[in-house]
Amino acid sequence: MKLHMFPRLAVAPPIPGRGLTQPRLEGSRVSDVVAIKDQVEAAVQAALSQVLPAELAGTDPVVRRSDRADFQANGTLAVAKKAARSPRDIGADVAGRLTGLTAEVSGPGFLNITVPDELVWSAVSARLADDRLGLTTPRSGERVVVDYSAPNVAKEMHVGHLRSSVIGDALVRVLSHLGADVTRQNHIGDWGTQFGMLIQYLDEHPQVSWKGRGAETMSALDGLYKTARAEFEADPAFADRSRARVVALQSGDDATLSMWRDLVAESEKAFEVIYDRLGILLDGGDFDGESRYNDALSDVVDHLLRTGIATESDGAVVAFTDGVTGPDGDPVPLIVRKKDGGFGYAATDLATLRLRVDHYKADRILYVVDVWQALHFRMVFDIARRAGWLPDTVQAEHVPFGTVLGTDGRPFKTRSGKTVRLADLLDDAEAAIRAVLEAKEHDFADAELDAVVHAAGMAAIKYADLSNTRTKDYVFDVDQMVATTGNTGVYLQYAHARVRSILRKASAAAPAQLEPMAAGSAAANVMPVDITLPAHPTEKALALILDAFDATLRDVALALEPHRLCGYLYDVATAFTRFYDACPVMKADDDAVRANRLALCDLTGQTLATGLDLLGIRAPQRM
RNA sequence: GCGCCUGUAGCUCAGUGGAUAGAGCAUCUGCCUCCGGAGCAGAAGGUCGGGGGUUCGAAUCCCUUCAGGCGCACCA
Repeated sequence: MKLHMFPRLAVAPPIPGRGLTQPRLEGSRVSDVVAIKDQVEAAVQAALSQVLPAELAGTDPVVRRSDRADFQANGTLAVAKKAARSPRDIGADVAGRLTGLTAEVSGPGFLNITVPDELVWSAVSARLADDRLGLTTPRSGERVVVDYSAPNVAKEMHVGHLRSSVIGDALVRVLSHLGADVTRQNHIGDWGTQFGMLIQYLDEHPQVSWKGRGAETMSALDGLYKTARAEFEADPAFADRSRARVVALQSGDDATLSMWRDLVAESEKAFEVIYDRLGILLDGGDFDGESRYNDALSDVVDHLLRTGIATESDGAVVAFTDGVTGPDGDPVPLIVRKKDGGFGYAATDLATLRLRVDHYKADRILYVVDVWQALHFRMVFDIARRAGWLPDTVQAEHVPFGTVLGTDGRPFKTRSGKTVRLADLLDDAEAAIRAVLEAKEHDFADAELDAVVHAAGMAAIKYADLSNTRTKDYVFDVDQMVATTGNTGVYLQYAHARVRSILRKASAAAPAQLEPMAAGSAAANVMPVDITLPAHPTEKALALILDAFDATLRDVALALEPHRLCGYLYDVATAFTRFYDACPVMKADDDAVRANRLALCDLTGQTLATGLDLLGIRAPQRM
């Protein structure tokens, strides 16, 4: 069996900054593996530059995947007019100068390009030999702060926290994997006048129990909060005592602070239980509550007043952004300090922005928050820029997402119109997937089944959330999300498990050579790939899709859209089933053919597992 | 009123300048001596909300219009 070094197309290196979605940042590590598409792009660009007059050198070759060939280059059409030549003529000229690729002019001047099988197998081999599957780190050197999840102390997490948590986490994972230095921040609501009410109520009703009740703690607190609120509204005397309690809290009264700390600590414990269950990276170290910024708020207001960015209006301190007006045509204010002297959340957001720039040295700050708050962030960013807290070198982005709807098309509520608890949602998904799995044949022991149910239930929920365009609303439909067919998390987990099953079988059949692979180790370069073998169309199709993993992740990081990764993984899975249907693997009658196919299986499995992991979804070995 | 988001097959959705607009579900037809059929191949199904414009080329960019959702002073 022949083993080769990985051949590459012999072309000039790509011109920096051309043909890349995003300019490479300083210090970025360039992987040894160059994607086939990038090689093709570089080759066509080089040929195009030879053919065109000097001033048109560097023309984008516009290389895309094609139905009619492996790739097509459309750049000839775009440049034809400038070059005063026919696109077909240019195409023919370019095709003649391409070496190592088959190219022919088609239609009005498209260049249909076919890559040699040898190049395809080399790419599979090279990615398999790399512990990062050939993924680059285009985000290295970039410091990113991601603000997401943000539940409220003394309240249960509910459906409204799902999307921020799940999307934010996926973005954190992808950006980190691409080399960014990511700081997670969970800006929990742990401060404000509502705690005066709750603490006062607890103080007056020492007999009520809420602490240390595990999962019940939060629901008890949530109930007490509502009771306290009702009393606040019904009883003026209690309202007065509550207001006094706010003052006590803000002035650091020991007894009050101690109760507040209990509330925060118990709440954080409960949040972490949910994060663990959902597989969210956030933990105790990521809490960055509003209380942390309390001392900075008067500073923020003073500075804005001093610089004239903010003014007093109707007793409140407000700032305006050009062009933002309300229904009456009047400018809409951003309220940094309320009439009663309390601070609005605008003040807190400005303070956090300042810290994230000054202390965390962020290059990019992301707010994964529902789309309703778009106007708020627009104004906060505008005012922070004018105040000098947010320099032009730092990018602050609101990453908005749509609403989770019920099957009635309205924001998701329980039948009685109440907010849906996040924990209940997770229970529902697990129950639904359990029913599905139990209906199938399986040989799982109870504990294993529970583990699979958990993994698949969370996958169902998270994938359903991530696979839709972020900014759109989507309907929360449990039956659809646990479907085993179509573009669902469960289907991808299954596809992965199936690949692992094949590889297990292979390692049993050929113990010595393939041993390391069985453990799922990345040391899969023990698997020999014979690059001289012809590639079946479905093998090639699969390999070319696997080759696009890196480009897909770059897109996700750029657009901050995890659904692109979902779509990509689904493409991988469907390309795999086509391949597997057409090409016998274990039953291949030739050892070399089998080895190549196993390599494809291995790369598919690792790509799916890595991709799912970047979405925050587990990939069980068996389903 | 202003702003933002959305409008693509019966349903749920991909597709941010390239050739006949793609999946899944549902419907219909083939392929089962099948390495996990949770599959594969095929058929049918679309005025890409409407109308202008830019371009060699538009679901995609610009303008306009219609429909739906959301936001617009002391909640976050």
